[in-house]
Amino acid sequence: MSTRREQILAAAAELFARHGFHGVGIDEIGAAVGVSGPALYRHFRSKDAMLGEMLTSISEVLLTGGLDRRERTEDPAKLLGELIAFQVDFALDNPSLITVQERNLGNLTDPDRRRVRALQRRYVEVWVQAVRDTAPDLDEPTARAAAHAVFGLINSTPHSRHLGRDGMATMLREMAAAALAGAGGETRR
Amino acid sequence: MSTRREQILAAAAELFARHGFHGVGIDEIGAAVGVSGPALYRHFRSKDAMLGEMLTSISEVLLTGGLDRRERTEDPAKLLGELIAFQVDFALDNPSLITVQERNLGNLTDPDRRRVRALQRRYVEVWVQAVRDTAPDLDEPTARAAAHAVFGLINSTPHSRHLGRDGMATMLREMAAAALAGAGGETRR
DNA sequence: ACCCGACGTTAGCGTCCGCTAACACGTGTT
DNA sequence: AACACGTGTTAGCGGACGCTAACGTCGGGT
Repeated sequence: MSTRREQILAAAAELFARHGFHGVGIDEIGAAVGVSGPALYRHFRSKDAMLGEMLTSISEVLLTGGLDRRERTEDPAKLLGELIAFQVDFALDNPSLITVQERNLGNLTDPDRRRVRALQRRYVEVWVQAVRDTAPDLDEPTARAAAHAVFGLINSTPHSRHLGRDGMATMLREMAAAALAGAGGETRR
Repeated sequence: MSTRREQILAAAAELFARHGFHGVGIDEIGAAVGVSGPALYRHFRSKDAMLGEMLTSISEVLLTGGLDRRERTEDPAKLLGELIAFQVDFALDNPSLITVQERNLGNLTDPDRRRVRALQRRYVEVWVQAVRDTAPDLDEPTARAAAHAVFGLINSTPHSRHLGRDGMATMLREMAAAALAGAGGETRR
């Protein structure tokens, strides 16, 4: 629909990523898209609603991306590789969204946070299943912890831009794959 | 020295980690240590100063920990393993400090941020050198990017507590080592 | 006995911030 | 011509926040 909403969300995401949710004022977000201040309330009900819509849509994109790939790929090893590539591409192409999702989940309203958490959990489950299909010796909690660790690895991207986009992508894919392969070890609590 | 300062810093760290720097008020920090509000100004010059001291001391602890280990260990592979174990232990034992350092660097005053950044860069250089000593085929930017990625992996700990503390530690060590070994590119799943 | 420094309290200041109110303007439909 | 509607503006309210001021209490050194 309106380009304006997306434009506002993109600007807000960048500002939230840089200064934190509470560190950004309505006026700054408006200024970033060329209008000033309260004009934003023609498009969003509140500042909270901006963050809510932002994080919800990210989580939905990730989840449907994961579900799509699981549906299309039946070879477990190939699926895991595609999940990795998907997450790497998303992180490299949407650094501020990734940053906001990692840092500002706690600033959501309770209902929004519940929604986002639910979506995230389903996305993680896609990963957990894929991991365990390629490494059946891992129990479920270990697989889940390993998945979270790999998210941390991939999502660290916004904070280190030293390589080019493609060099970064291949390196992250290889490191993620190796890390997951190495999670097997003799891990036991 | 005064237990009080450290007590305040610990409480503030937990609150900053949960709600973000601007999401926490002076009164809340005071309440968390049993005094209320402006009493904190007997111990710190400002709220900014609390964050500044917090992040500076973390960075110093990490840097000296890294330098110590480099001094004591001459075998490159062993050194890298010890750096990994050191970072893993620190992240597992100080989850809120790690979270604050990752999320709230941008909320520091300019001079504080410069100080912290300088310390962090020196710590990263310890890692880069250790990585390149065990994998000489990596150029420096790649080694640096790989180090940052491994920090992301290890520091993701606070957000996933599924395994016990020791199970988590061994798994993270193995994943980190595997990820670094896989950063070269010759390791395919 | 006295004072002083450490540490705490409450009251209140100035400012910022999210949001609403009231109004203006351009466009498309009737 | 009249109107509704989408989108923007400025003014301003109410509350929160960081911080200071002024004052109280208490324990240790002289």
